[in-house]
Amino acid sequence: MAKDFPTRAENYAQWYNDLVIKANMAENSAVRGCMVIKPYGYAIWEKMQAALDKMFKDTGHENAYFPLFIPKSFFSKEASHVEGFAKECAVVTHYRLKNDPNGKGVIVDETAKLDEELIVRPTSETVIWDIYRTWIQSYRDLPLLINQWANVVRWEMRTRLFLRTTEFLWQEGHTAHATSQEAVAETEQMLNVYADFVENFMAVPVLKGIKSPNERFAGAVETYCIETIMQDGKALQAGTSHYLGQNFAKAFDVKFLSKENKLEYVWGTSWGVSTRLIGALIMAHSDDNGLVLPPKLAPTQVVIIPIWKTDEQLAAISVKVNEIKKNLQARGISVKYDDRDTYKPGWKFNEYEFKGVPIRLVIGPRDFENGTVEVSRRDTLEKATYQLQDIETKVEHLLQSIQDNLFQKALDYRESMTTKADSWEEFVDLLDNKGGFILAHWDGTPETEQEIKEKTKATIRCIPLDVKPEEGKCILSGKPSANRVVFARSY
RNA sequence: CGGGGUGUAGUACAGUUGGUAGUAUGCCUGGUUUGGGACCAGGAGGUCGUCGGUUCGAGUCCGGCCACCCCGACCA
Repeated sequence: MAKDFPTRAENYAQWYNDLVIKANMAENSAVRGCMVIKPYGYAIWEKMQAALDKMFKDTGHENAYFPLFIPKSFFSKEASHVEGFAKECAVVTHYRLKNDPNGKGVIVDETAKLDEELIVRPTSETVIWDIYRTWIQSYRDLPLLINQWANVVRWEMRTRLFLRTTEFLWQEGHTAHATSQEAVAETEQMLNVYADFVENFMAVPVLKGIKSPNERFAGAVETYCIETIMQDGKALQAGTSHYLGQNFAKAFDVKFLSKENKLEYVWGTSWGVSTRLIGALIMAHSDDNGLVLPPKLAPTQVVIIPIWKTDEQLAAISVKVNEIKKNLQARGISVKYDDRDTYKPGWKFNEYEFKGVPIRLVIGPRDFENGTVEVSRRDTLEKATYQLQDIETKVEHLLQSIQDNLFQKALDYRESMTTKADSWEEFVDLLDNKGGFILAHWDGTPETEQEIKEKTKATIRCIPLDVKPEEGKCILSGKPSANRVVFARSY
């Protein structure tokens, strides 16, 4: 199954594509740009959902569900929002089909035209703020902290499995607050939740920052983001959190009476991460042998493979393994015991390595005699023989060690791929020959940012939250700059 | 929308000057195997993307259409 796919060095894009398909995570569907998420890929999404959902609830949010369809008129109420999304909206115009009178299948029934066309949501701000108007009257109704797990559709010109698909799954948080300060604090809190998740569960280090005006969410006052770096040196935006100010409150007339009995517009935020995270997870850690999954998100954390010659041997080994399995499960570790006799051990080793299972335990007749087990870790491909005694604790520690090692490796890589550029020549050279995050001075104007993008395809990924003041000159215009910003070519 | 490519068995591909379709892998059955992708034997599986044309005869030649993939343009 893992045979015949290119290495990262040979063809990174093809490596990624083949990995997704051959590891049974997803495949293309009949509709261009839409993917089928297969059980193994979906299991990772479920793990992500479970972790994030808990974090959202721990910070006081509740889940709800808003409709897929948005009346076209809602969409145009916030000017920059509609401008940002108009080019990629799917539109429902009719609600009925009929048999083709010429006998060629079915056709749209023109008599069933909708009075008002419906937009398939590319994001739900409009439909949600329209409802918030009716939910919010008083400061006592605030803050309103809602999240929804949903699918959205954005008609992208070019798609890639997980990274950019026409339809994708995500969560979108939408909150309303009595003050600007509170809304900003919420925006920052959720950015930190995302950073925490991506670093501690996905084992991918993030750079927290704010977007330049060009890259800002359509309708936001400020967009915060977490940026990650992939093994090919390209940046990938892993999540965004938006401070919406009163933009949507004004567009949808959402007001509340304050303690002082004054009628005021509420302050909003929205924030989201999507199935794109699965793409990031794959590209951050996987190698030329296949997937490498961090233990905290791996659908199966430990696979146990028996080796035997006789039925008696298998029976004896299975008794032992089932005991180990039970003890591991008692500690919350997901275990798969693969005692199929339809595949040979070697085949299974390759299979689970390709699928990125963090730890493999092998027990054969020799181990059974000696009270040992062979332990292999996916991240380093190292093998060792352990005594069976208290194997649960050893496995638990090893899982943590793999999780830590993956993060450290990714962090070291990011450090090595973060470079300062002080001249245009240096900047272009770094982009073409090294990639990664490039710290450079920018004069702060959208025109300069645009020109850099046109010349190099690099964009400002963010202005880091912890940016240090540093006098310098813009690498393009030479005008004065107060600090460096982060440039990269990105997904 | 531009540039490039591909449509033939579940999958990946081959198919010569036009003569009625093959290889690998996977699948099924039986047996031998099992500490890094096992072996032997037998077997099932294809309106060759689609529509039309040329021809005694088209996977192959000609034309139209469709779909998908890759690279761009586009993209919070």
